[in-house]
Amino acid sequence: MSKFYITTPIYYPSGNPHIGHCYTTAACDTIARYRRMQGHDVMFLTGTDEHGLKIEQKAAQAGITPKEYVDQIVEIFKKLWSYMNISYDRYIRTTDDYHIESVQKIFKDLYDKGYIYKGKYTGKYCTPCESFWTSSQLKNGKCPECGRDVIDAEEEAYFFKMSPFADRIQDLLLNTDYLQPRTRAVELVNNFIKPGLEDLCVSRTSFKWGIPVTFDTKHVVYVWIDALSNYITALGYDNHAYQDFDKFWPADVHMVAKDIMRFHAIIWPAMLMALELPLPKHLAVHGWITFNGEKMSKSLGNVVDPFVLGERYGADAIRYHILREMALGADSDFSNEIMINRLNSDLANGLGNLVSRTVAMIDRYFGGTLPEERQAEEIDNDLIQLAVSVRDAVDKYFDETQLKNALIEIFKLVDRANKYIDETTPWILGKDESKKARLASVLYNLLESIRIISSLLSPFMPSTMPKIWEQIGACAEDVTYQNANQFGVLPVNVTVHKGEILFPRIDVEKEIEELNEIIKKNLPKEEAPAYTPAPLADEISIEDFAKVDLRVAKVISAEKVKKSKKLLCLQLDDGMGGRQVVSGIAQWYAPETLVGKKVIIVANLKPVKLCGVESCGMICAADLPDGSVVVQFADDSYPCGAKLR
RNA sequence: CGCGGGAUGGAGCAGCUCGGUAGCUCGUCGGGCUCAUAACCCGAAGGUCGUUGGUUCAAAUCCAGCUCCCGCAACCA
Repeated sequence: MSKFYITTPIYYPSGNPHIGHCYTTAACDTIARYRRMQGHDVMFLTGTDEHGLKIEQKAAQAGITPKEYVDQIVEIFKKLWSYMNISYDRYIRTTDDYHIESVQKIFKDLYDKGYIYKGKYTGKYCTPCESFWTSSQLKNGKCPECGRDVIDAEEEAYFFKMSPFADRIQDLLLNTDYLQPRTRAVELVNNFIKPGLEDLCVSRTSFKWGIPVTFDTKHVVYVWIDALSNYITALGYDNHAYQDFDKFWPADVHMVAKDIMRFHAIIWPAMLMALELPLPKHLAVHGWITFNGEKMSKSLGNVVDPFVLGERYGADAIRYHILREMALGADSDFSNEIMINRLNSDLANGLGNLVSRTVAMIDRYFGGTLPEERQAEEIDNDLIQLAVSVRDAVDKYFDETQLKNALIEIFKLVDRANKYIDETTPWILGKDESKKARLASVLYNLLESIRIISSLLSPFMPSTMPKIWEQIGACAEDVTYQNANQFGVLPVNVTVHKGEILFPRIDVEKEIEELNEIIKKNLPKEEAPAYTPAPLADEISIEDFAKVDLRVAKVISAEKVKKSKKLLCLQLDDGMGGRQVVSGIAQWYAPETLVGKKVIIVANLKPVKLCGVESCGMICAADLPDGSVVVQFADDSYPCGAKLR
């Protein structure tokens, strides 16, 4: 029996899970179930990445310890997975003892091998928050947490040498089928490998909530080694909790969303190379579920709360919708309307109704049990041929991690079967006593089609398919993978059992209205916090202020800085010969609307180059709570060059 | 000239590798049927395949230029 190892990312429990988490996890679950059905020995791993500054801060806000904080959220994750019927074999928490032990050994091992060395980490530091930020994390040059000024600072840190692995990683990305889909390989190579791989900061001293470095305890292991290594520690690498490493490593599929692709495409292979371990076979990268084009986020998570949706339509329906709608690699917009329409047309009208009408006819014409006499006809062959060929098509798409296409293949048979009913008109056969044998053949063929459909769908909708088996009188041996490409498996005199409606039809308008009500109720909670101004900066003296020279200037011309989304280049009349200023307001102001207006500038700011364009000064503007910016225009009567105080 | 992806009937997509009647789902309209969850089946309308030019007997498909979107990188003095 061959093994199959599949993983979700370990999720960061700084907030509740949302539909995006469900997508990755449901996809992995479906693959895991399909592989088990095929007879593979499957290990399906998921878990949570529980360390780091953000958790530490969230816990502090809540007045509890970090561990207490993550315990609460992990409970919600597990509850959701149980609710969504996720059949994970193992759940790893990076706070588990065995993981901590392994990470410490791995860190030391890499240090001993010379791949980790002590150095200095330079960045922007916010003293009140005691946090380091990279310049790209800053908001308007200020601390993204508290909005205060940051200073250049450095801290002692350990670094992981990436450069020795650059060539091998490039080869992995460009010349193997590691990345699925392959489209972004070139982008990764051009952006990160060709400019030279930078060494990676793998420890921190600025927060405590992490795994201590054993040989230098003021450091904790920073996210990379702690989180990525979960894929091997969960199997028992460098620990005694499990003994599955030799059996299951390397992983067959790591599934991740595109925002963490980079770490799994570059850093993770580098770590494995340094540890001299085999590389995973595939990295399957999927897009985001977007809501009105925006990435799913904590607040939007409320809008499409998986618990709310599951309660209304059932976990299987949600699983079906997200797996049917998403293509590997591409984003897909989620809306309640799209979902309800799909559930109605595919599940209620298509599959559910097919089962319902088939079982109802066997009930009506034969009292629930088919007689043994049969009469085949030419027209049956088309249906049968399609039915026995679906499994191969589905296999192919599972190999490519294209679950959407696998579903499309299966539903071709649903449509074909519905059409077959019209072609054979069983309700007419039912009126003619001499046609009973023919009628039995037709209904049996339908049952067999439904058996194959439901067998292949069971990894997607694990709780509904058994209900179908109950209705069509199939037992466990009938609905195996092996039988999914065979016709004539059910007993000749099979007995059906009319049951509940599998997928009730949903009233679109009424439902949308009710969901909107729920959204309204949920949204204010997130929006409620009133605007809190950024904290006051440290006190300064009048002399300090006098150093800042504010002047009135008139915009002579303005144009977008090319290759920049945010920057406008302004030519100003400052009453002193003119100057050029670059300002990050392109998203909020069209260039031509600024011409002729007067603005206030910080006139004695040291010139810098932004995106290659020189900027002498800075336009005064206000930050709004929604993140947008409003320029402070000066009254037209002010002369250019006038000084403000 | 930083890198990459995309533009196809009202909506969402496939087709493009290996040129040759433009296809699918939903929606709209008409018809059929009545076993079924007002479901199912058939038919119709609707597209100069972003734009310009080139190669070719023939281009959605190959080549070049242009426009517009979206990511990544950079960037908010």
